[in-house]
Amino acid sequence: MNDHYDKIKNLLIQKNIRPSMHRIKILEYLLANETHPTADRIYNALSAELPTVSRMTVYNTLAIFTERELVHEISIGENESRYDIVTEPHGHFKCTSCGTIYNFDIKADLLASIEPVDFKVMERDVYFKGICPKCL
Amino acid sequence: MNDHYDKIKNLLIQKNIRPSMHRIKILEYLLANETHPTADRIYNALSAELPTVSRMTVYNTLAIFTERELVHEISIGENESRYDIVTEPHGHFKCTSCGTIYNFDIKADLLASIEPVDFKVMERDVYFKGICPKCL
DNA sequence: TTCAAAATTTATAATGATTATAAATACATT
DNA sequence: AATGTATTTATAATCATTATAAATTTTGAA
Repeated sequence: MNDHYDKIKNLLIQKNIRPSMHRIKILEYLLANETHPTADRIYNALSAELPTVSRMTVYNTLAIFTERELVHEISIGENESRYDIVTEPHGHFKCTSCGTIYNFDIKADLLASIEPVDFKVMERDVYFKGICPKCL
Repeated sequence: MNDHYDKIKNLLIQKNIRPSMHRIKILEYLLANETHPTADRIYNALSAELPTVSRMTVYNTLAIFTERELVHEISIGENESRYDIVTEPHGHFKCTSCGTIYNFDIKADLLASIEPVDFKVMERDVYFKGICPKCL
């Protein structure tokens, strides 16, 4: 039975995160909505189903997820952080017209090739801004 | 005479910014301190010489400078913006140990090569994080 | 099962960078 | 000098995030 939640639970356990109800629901939301949501957006979406959830829990949970590298925090010059399920390395493009944040591919070895020598690089963010095809 | 300030004035005039005293002093500070200062750091440094300067003026001025592309705003995942005199394209590396933000070279054509097709890219930020040679 | 310690969650208030607003001052042009 | 415009200032407001401590839930041993 419940394959769906078992998979999500296992993702948490693999990262050494205890699978509480709220953590499962937040991870489920992130897996289903690859729209780079903000903490507030997640909070609002979950409030419908989990009336007792608090904003703090969302913030706490996202902090743990980020620390354990389940998600990646995006700070593309806005005043609020956005969150992305970590998969392949990729860049982010923000359309300054409609606000949408797009993913775009970047080859991992290309990213490695620009690393400054003698520095230990642990995190790589590429943020481009401009106008998306829809708005052009 | 006063070559120094004439040069700074001209930089402002070239970008269509009227060269008020405070704007000249802020640009002078940015030219002399390529340390990616925050608005607050600039405000504090200038307060010594210009006792009447207000924080708002620093914020206003940095906003104009950014808009006219005299400086570049850096948002490398901190809660405050930093400012960089715009010169050649380059990446930024933040040492998570000592907090220093380093510049590192990126070839302009390499940056162009990773642009997603059909998007009009107007701004390119590359932010790496990790440990710098000093802290290693 | 029961109980105590640990982990998680909640409610509330605080923080702090940035922005909004409107008044005051400086500047430019006739 | 007078007038309109641009700049600067002081003050208060905003708002995402964090701090704190109490409440609740979970866990694991007895």
